[in-house]
Amino acid sequence: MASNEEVAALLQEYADLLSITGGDAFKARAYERAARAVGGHSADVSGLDAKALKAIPGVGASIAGKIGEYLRTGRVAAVDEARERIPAGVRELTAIPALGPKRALVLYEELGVSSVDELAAAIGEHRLRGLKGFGPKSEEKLLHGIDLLRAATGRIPVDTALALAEDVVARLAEVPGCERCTYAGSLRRRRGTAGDLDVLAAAADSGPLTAAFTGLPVVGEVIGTGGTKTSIRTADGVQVDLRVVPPDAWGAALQYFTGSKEHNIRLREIAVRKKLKLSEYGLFHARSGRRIRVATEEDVYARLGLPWIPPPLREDRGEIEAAARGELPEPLAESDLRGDLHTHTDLTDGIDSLEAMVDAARRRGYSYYAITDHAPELRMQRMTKERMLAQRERVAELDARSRRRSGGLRLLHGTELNIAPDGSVDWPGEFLETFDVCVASVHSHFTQPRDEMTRRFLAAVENPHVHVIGHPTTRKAGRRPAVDADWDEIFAACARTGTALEVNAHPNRLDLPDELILRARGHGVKFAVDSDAHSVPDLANMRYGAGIAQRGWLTAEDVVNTWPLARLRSFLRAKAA
DNA sequence: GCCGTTTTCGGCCCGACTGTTTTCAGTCG
Repeated sequence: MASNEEVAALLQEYADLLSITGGDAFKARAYERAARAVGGHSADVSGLDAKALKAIPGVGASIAGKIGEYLRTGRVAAVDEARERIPAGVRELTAIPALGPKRALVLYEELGVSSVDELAAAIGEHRLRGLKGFGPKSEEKLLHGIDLLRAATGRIPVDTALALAEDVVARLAEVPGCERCTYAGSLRRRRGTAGDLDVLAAAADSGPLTAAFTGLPVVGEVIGTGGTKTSIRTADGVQVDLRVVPPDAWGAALQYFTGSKEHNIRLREIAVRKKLKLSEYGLFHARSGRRIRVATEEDVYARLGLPWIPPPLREDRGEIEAAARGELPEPLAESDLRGDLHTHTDLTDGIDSLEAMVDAARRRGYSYYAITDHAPELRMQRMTKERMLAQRERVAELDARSRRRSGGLRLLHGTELNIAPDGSVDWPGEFLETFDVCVASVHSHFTQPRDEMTRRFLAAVENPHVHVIGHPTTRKAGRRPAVDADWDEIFAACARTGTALEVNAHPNRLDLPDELILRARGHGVKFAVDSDAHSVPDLANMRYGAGIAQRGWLTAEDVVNTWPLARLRSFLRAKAA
């Protein structure tokens, strides 16, 4: 897995370097496409021969050769040569908003600028004056861009993005003349983070909407405004783009602005082959320019010979081919989730009591709900066997009371075990087998070497009492990277032993990430989408977990906590048998 | 560099906005 990501990063770097040095732009694009395909490929490229490499879409003889060279030697001569021509700092310059590869090269060749800091200094010394392509406005914009880059905390988490988007949409929807309004972009595709937000509105006259948008209380600055597109930045630094389209362009526009860019490129290629032209303004006959009526997204896809594709799948990861074959998965819906298998109470590090959490679970309409407080190895939680057994008694009482109501919520008593560096867990098997469900997770020693980390996970997966591996990569947004392990080996073991992998729904975790879900799914693994709630409001995080699961092509059948309780219980019992 | 029910050569998605280049290139999405 690491090799797929490494190779993808290397191909992307080469694509960037090619676009800076100029020459054939299509060549750079070919490397970009190959980078994406390798990054999302379901098999580990380090195990593939040249023929199998060339079977990856966008990988031909030349790129397959470079991948082989990298896997054999750890280097690629062509990339090394490009790195010698273009220092890494020049590539970093293109991260500055409004500065692309062409002008980054001018700065490097004419002024010797090869880092963001050097650019800031050069602007301060007015050395850009008279440089071709750089006028007085450029200095100002670049300085502003450098400030943003330095202040940038990267992408914003999905919960923040969704709250902002829903607020903006609600306010714009009330503007007179606004016929439709929604958010599109990566947020509609349910990515775990958002770079900027895309809001789409339909109106005959964009004026009132544009005025309302630039006057929103959240606006920090107006970046640009025109007849169809207006961009603002909030006081918190989040860019929001509003597009206003005529009502009869809604279907094509919503499709276009939902993306992804890669998905849309593929759709336009299909349109071109059908002698059509697709843009955000509609679908047209290429020759006559005559408009084809496409009122909805469904109409757009149908006219291209495809069924409607759910937004979380629109990443050019094979969804267009699957749609053409009529083999699109029916994505998991949040409402398919009948219960939660990983939650905490104030007995350990949760905020709310058992009773409050159970009440909230009932209000969510769940059929079953597992309480899985931490086990003793997380020392700060002060857990003991006695405390756990006392909780179990209370859970049994609540369950008995609930059971007397028809269709009442059923409770499971579980625990979240700690996977020690050697792969062992907190309690002996005799005690573990008395739990309904055991989640096991890594909470420390994140930097073990890859082979040790892999053995650690495998030991936990092979444990007959471990049902779910919690937040498998342990990544935390902006704080901690994923641990390094041989995921394919772990996923194969999960499939073999009937161990579920968690899709942890907390917005800062979203773990497994969608790329690894896709990969695990290929091994035939089952999943549990869990909130890992430490408070009542946390239970609602399930929507983000469902979104990531959709992006991983999971169906309800793949996710054990969509199953009826009896089927779930037999899955849990089968592990130890 | 990749790719093929029009093609093994000649294409490769499309449009808006900005600033500066007096007619368009660069950047972005």
